[in-house]
Amino acid sequence: MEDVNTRKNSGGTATKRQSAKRVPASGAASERRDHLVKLAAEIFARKGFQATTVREIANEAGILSGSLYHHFDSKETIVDEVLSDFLRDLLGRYRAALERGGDPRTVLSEMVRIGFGTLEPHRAAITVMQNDWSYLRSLPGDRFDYLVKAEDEVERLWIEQIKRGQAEGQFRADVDPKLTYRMIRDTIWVAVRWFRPGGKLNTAGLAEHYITVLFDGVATGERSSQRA
Amino acid sequence: MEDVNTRKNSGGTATKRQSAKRVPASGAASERRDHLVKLAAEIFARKGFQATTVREIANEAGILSGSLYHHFDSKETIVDEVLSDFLRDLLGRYRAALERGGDPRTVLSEMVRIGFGTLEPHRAAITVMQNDWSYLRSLPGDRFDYLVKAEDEVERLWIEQIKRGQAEGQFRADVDPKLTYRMIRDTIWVAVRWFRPGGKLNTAGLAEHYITVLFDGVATGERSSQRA
DNA sequence: GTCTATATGAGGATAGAC
DNA sequence: GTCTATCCTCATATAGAC
Repeated sequence: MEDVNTRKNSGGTATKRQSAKRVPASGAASERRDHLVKLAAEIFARKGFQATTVREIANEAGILSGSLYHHFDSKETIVDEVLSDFLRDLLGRYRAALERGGDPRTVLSEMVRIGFGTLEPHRAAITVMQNDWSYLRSLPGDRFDYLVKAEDEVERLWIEQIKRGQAEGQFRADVDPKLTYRMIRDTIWVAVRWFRPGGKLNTAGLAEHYITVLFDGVATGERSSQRA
Repeated sequence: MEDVNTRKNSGGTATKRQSAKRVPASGAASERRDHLVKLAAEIFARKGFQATTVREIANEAGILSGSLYHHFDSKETIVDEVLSDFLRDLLGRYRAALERGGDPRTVLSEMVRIGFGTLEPHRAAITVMQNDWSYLRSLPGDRFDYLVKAEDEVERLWIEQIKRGQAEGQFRADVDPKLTYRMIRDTIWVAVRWFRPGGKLNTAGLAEHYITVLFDGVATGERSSQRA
């Protein structure tokens, strides 16, 4: 993947290896390919990227491992596509929310909803991202540098809103914006480990529950500065 | 590992493979062995369990890979020791806190502090646990079943306190205990991904910051039932 | 307790027929 | 677009000398 921000490289950008078969330059990604990516994502999520063999992926697709290489350069290319698709969608949603505007509390609530809202459509990608992030980043080359780039961009968006909320008096001044962001982020994404559709709460319910706790806390009564 | 609760199997319990060399039955684990385990844990944490080769571990220990097998049955045995040591310590700390007693808010605060408090001494183990949990669980056999057992036990302890707090009126009745526990748990453990000693806050500071947000929320002023 | 040497197997990837 | 066949590399683990 070359850029999380713009879809379908318009033909130019050369990728490292054999510049691959990839998208037919026209822009219409083959459905076959997309299907294979989705299928692989599920296995990556279930067993981890490294533990997943190309033979397994091919098996589940009903073909032999060699045939996979007609569609993809390498195993890395597949996981690359899984992650970049997700990040593109996520960033798009955040930007749209920011364009809609509102006071900091409103915007932040929306961002929390967006986060939880990706849990179902992107469950596999988020799982892979969490479990295999550091391994992928450790690979030689700069292929997965965009992961950090996207992370930084997202962090910036969140922290801006938190700081604005503090400046406007909607959020307490004594919480650390960066730390608070990290805790929110972690809470949302790690939910992918245990969330399963069909439980008591759907992702929208999860989001509202968390928004309540985040803004008002779990303690009863007036704000207590009490420390145990 | 046979039981997270009791240290040093008193000689009986047969492990699956060749029942190994392990601890000299006396109970005094060799320091050499412990050192190797710690060393391996760091590499597991850095690169992931699967991506870590026995050669690397041996290399860093200054011996050859074959020699590692004088100390351990298999790579699995090493990671097993890493994780069970951590869980034994963690459960011990929780139980001690519960024995000290106190009202729910006090106890829960202590539990949060314990969680963050393990971040430094057990950084490697926690990282491995998070990244390789599902892979280890997917291995054939019941070797890593104790992971789930320990997790269940911990969950029980937390939820008990949350429910008690609700019954006694210290915590809001409209939050879901299990969901709240999960969010607390996730927030604490995932911090291992970004926390590094030497930053603005140490783990104790992190704990206090989180306790504040958890109980009172980030919003200013009186409790707002406002929804964005 | 460590080394040398090696068995054994699996995984990613390729070439070329169909 | 898939298959057959296979290369090459690298991993875990073992056996036995020192």
